[in-house]
Amino acid sequence: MTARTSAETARDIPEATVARLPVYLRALTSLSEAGTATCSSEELAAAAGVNSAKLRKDLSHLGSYGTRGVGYDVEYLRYQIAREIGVTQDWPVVIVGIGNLGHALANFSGFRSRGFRVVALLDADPRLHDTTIGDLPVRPFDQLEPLVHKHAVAIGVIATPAHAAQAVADAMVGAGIRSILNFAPTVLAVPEGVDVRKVDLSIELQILAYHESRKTPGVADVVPPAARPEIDGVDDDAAEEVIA
Amino acid sequence: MTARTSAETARDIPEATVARLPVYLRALTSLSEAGTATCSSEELAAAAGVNSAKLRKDLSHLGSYGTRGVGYDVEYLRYQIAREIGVTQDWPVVIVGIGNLGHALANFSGFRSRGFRVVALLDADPRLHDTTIGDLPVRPFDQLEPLVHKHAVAIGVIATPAHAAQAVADAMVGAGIRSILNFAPTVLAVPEGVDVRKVDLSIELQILAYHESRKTPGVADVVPPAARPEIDGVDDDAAEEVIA
DNA sequence: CGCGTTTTGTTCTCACGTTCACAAACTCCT
DNA sequence: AGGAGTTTGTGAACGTGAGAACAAAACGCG
Repeated sequence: MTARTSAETARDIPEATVARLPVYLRALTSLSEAGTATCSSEELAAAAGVNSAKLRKDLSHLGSYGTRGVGYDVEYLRYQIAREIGVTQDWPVVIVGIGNLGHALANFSGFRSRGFRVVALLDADPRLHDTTIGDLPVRPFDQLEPLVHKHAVAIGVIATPAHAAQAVADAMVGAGIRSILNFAPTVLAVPEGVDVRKVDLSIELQILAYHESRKTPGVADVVPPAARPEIDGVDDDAAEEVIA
Repeated sequence: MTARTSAETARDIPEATVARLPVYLRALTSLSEAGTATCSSEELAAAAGVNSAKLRKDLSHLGSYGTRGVGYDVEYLRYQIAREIGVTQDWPVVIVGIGNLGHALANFSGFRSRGFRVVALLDADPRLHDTTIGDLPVRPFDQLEPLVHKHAVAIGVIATPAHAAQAVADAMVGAGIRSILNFAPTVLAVPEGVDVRKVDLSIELQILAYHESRKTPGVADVVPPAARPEIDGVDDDAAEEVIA
């Protein structure tokens, strides 16, 4: 896992920086499409919604791709960031759980343009196995492993209800997938070496609610007479139901 | 915005803690439904996927709700966290942009059980104005302000294509909304005092791709001959298209 | 009643991330 | 060629968060 071919870049990019690189990439693409050939850290930072010092420090972790007194070449920097992230070629992706959300994800056209390609859709519900989304058929869940091997899939997306998510994750890991994007509202247990990222609507809304309730003391500070029985439901429907 | 009625809790809960409270809330609900009356920090931490020291420190920011030698009363702690977050009563929410994703969000049943209630769906496309999702009709976008006032909405969800998101955000702010959950892949500019949280599929996938490409040097290290023209597309379809 | 056991709440230390501020490096103009 | 003006890259200061470790508090039992 060592001995890189060329241009040994500094090997430790901070996690916080990694999380911002995709934002810079998108901002650069936007600038590029607007016909901008060169930009300063100030401009790019504004487009990305961060401050310029942070931007410069982030970029400095990948190397010195700017020119003092001038700024950054948009195309060049864009390619360098794409290469660093690893999206200079498409990553094959499978989506498991074709309910409302899975359906929306399958139709999401931003995949292709941002370095990903959906190669398979899977669902346990036999009623879905006839259907097609875009030009992809929905396959039975037990075909996960052959499909993963066939397309050399490394990234899996879980869009099932919460109660099914752990089993899906286990199967993905078993099939060789080592990066999982989880939309189901549950904590996944995975072995060492497998990355899981979580996207959780309820959590985001609750964080907003927290701040909102400090902003407007009059609205939500009215504490109900007693603890309501149903605050949070560990509901199965979780991410969604099975079909639209 | 001072002078709280009772039990003045420490006023500065760290942001990192706030982001975990919803996870604890869900774990507690799960324990509660499993019939557990009491739990230790160790158990709860395991259920929430964090370590117990962090959990205890987080909870200590809200007050002393545990009993040494015993642990936490599940129901009591659940209510205290819900109250701290501000989800002891439902927050009215509007969703703008009823494409694939907006449709999925509108059908998301976890809203209700987690402290939120969708009170209106809006879209600029007249073809949608006849349709109904669940029992909610899709309204024209220009009815945002009256609907926000009518239902005292404080939280807005943007599920439009990227090119429309800023205009929607401006309208939301104009209508009095001060918390926005943005699914469109674009950076929103909002005035001071307005909170924006971003959910971005492409970014999450790209972060996974970054780590994946360091795990399997053989897969994505094959650098293409030259910078590909289409790495990232600042595409309009962005979050999705207009209808399923 | 006192002692051992359990588990919380908190303190201390270290690592990480952000921001400031400035030297180094480049361009442009005279 | 040289100096003024820009803009990057980075060192240093600061703030926030994570984890270890332990004292304080509750319980149970003899």
